[in-house]
Amino acid sequence: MARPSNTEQRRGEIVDALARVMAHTGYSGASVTAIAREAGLAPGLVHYHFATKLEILVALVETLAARLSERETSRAAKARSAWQRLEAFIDARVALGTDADPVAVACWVVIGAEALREPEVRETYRRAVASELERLTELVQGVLAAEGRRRARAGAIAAALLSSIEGAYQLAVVARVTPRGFAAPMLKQSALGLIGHEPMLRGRDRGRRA
Amino acid sequence: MARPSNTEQRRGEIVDALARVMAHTGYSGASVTAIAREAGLAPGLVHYHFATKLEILVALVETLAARLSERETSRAAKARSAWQRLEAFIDARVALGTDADPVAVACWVVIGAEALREPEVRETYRRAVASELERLTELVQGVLAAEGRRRARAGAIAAALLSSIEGAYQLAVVARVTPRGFAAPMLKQSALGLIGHEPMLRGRDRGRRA
Amino acid sequence: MARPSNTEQRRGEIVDALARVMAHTGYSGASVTAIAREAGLAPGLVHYHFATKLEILVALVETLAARLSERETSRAAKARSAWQRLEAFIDARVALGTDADPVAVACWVVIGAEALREPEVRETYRRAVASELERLTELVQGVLAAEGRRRARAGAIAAALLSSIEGAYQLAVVARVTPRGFAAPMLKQSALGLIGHEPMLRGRDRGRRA
Amino acid sequence: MARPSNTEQRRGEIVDALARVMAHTGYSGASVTAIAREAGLAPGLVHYHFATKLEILVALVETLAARLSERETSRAAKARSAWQRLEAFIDARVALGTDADPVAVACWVVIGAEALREPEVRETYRRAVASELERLTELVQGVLAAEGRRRARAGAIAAALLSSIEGAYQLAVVARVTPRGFAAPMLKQSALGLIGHEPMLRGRDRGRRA
DNA sequence: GATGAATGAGACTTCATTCAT
DNA sequence: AATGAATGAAGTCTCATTCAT
Repeated sequence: MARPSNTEQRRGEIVDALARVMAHTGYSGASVTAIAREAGLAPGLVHYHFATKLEILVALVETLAARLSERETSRAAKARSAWQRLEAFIDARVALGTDADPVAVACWVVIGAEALREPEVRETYRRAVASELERLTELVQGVLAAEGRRRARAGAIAAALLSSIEGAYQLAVVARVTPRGFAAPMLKQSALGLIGHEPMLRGRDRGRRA
Repeated sequence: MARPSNTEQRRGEIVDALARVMAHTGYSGASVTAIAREAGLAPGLVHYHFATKLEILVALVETLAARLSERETSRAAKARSAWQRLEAFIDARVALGTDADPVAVACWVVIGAEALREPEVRETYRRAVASELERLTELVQGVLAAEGRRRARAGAIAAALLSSIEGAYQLAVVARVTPRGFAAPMLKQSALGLIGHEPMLRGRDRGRRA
Repeated sequence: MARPSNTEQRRGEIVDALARVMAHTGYSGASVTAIAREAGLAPGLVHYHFATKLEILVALVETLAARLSERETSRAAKARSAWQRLEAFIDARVALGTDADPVAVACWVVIGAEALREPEVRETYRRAVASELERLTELVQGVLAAEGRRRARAGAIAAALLSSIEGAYQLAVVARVTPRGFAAPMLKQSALGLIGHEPMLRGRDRGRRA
Repeated sequence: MARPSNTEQRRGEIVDALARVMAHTGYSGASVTAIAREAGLAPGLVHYHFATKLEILVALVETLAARLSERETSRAAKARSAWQRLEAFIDARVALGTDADPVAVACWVVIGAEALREPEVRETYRRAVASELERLTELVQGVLAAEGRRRARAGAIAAALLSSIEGAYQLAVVARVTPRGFAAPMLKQSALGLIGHEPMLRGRDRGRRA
């Protein structure tokens, strides 16, 4: 007798619309009217599903973070060594980024700026980054362990790696000073440097290093 | 009888006021009225010195870039080796940043986001980043040359380094997931890794390494 | 097979919900959604039972007026003199009001303001007040007759009494400048003064006067 | 060199415009656009002089209260007896009201309703009413003293009188159940009754009663 | 009868920019 | 140069009402 709820779907549509609009107008430039138009909805409906515009942004941060995590998990499943798992992480981050999804990268940059002033965004963003950092630290520890090295610096190495990833977004997408495709190989090289070993020979049958 | 022009001084005051306001309200949140209040001026006067609000932002980008450059130049003058010159660059960038001037770092993050949508900002930002990248490439080449290594990868290494610096801003200042003071040492370590050599023993660092 | 109509009950629930919401948000602040929530119904259902929100308000005016009338009737039944009947009226009005039912008093104040702008509300409100004034005039006439006084001024006295009752709501409930329980005794005193006679000695009051 | 400030004048114009609009649309019906139109100003200018619409209402409460006070003071100056001073108060209140300034009366009714929900309005309103009550209590004490009566009940009498005045607004202006000109004489009669003496003979040469 | 999504007008408010002084 | 009032467009958000289910 009652109308079935489609709130979850609508919320998703609205969040995606915000992402697309925001990617080339920024957050404050993404008016609710523009978001609604992009989503093909009436303006008032946006506020039926979200109390405020800010709430949409927070939902977007969560969505992007969840997508990153998913992507990494699925890639990691195929990895057969500690190093490959670390590579999977980088690829997931960079493929969602520079090479594959410019909208998400642009959003990530905008979110970083918005986090500066909106405590709610900052907290959500901070949680997402902290969780990634934790995961990355584990992966780095894995590699260090496999190399028989001390694991003490894993946290710092992970932080430096994550910094590089975030920064690569800026350079590649915003400033556009680096060639496409630069990010992933360079980041892997950077990881190697940080971990402090010579690059290994890799191939489908060389999951482990001597 | 004519009043002596104070335009240059006023412009500087206004640009600095924008920086301070923008650091915790973002660019769109920095109303002309708020900028004027911060600068201790009447709102109307701002538009006497700048045609539009955007023009102030562009001037800020130029100012920040110039300050970075100055700082690096003065530090580089004291450096006595290629590696020290590279370190001077990193220190200049990070000291203006994470550790020393949170306003400038916040502005840099906000500017990155604003560059996405404002061609004029993007172009100024791009020029500043490109110029830094160029300078950094020279420094990396210098180190590689001093080491007797091939200089071919200098550009990519410089890009990775600059990425790390930009990204460190995000992690340290926005997400706040890293301890204060983390940036500079980690970035130097990162540089070492990318360049792929063991550190030379130098002044104050001497004895701190095994 | 037809569902039994519950319209009358639902209408009552909705009217009561409006009263409760309106008592602390005013009429325009009482959104249909809020009314529905208070009544435990879906928003759409409100408009199944009432064509417009204004119609609910009109129904509320009628409900409150009817309740006053009922209350007075039942109290008057126990009165054994003209003066007691007049007291019954005052008690009914004030008990519904200041001392016993703050929601109803608040609504009455809000309704007074709303009557200024909504002809339909004004007319209903006017009818309710006129009917009370008529009844009160009869009661005053009764007292005057019992006292053997001229009945000519009964209308004016009734108007002054009703004014005092209405005004007491404002002072006691809105401005909160009078102590609780002030209204009834003072109003009776006021009635005495207007009617211009010394009080009869009656039941519980006996001995409380010099 | 600077533009002279006209803020005080503008604020006054805006407050008066709110009063006129509010008198027949209520507070929530008095849109900022309508207020601006009534005042002959651009909509944005209203918010240059008042931060919020509520602030205009608060200013109106203060203005009306001040006007009442002024009017009473000037009338009281001509009074030559305690009773004439009390009459001056009633006349000031009622002349500002029923007979002379329907806009102010309507506003007063609307303000009473708005005070229920807006703490800031309530507090301003409460202060105004408390101050009037205090003044009225003094006047009643004066009459009682002149009559050689006990002054203990002065506060309660004043409250009843003020109630009558407030209530008379409702009946006369909103419900329109009483004839024009009813208020003042009836209220004086009411005062007499409350104070408990027979009406005095008054005239220009009879400022004192026997 | 009942649900809850959908609509669209209109509310308050902000703000870059202009301009009289 | 400087002031600060003035403008008007645009933004976010609310809400009575409608309607498909």
